Amino acid sequence: MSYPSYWLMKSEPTSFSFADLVKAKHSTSHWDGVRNYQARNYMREMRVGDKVLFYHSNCEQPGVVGLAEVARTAYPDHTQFDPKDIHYDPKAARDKPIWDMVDLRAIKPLCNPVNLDVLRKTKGLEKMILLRRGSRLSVQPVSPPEWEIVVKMGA
DNA sequence: GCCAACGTTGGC
DNA sequence: GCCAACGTTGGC
Repeated sequence: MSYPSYWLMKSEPTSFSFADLVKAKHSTSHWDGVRNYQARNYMREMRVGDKVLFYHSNCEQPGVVGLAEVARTAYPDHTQFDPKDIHYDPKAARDKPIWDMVDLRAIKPLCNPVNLDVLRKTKGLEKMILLRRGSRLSVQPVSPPEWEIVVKMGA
């Protein structure tokens, strides 16, 4: 696979926003809570330095709001072991983790966040997984041209 | 292995 | 808050 790879990751800003990532120590945080196998498998493909479009979902202005990069490759998501955590998974065990997470580091916020309605209207982005009807995948690959287009529009 | 029921996502 | 679309669960 080519290097670096490009990805898009969704987060609800009320639970974890791009600003939260920027504010974190070293602007770096772990990406816990993914409980979908396809999304997990994509995270397992990530390498340090891979670029990420940070997407705000389920909010007033859904769209890509910032750029980030992978700071640590996949490792077990600790929240799966915690019965008090909302993402607890009783099927997981310490010696048999099911869910992984990666660490992300904020690169910079987009000067002009690229909202969903704009993404839909932009030539060259027709194939984006995000824009597929009914697509709910929270971690998804982005092609290099798609990355270029979105970053340019956000600059 | 089928599939109905249920829970979740996420735009609107 | 609504609801379409999708993923998961569990009975059979």
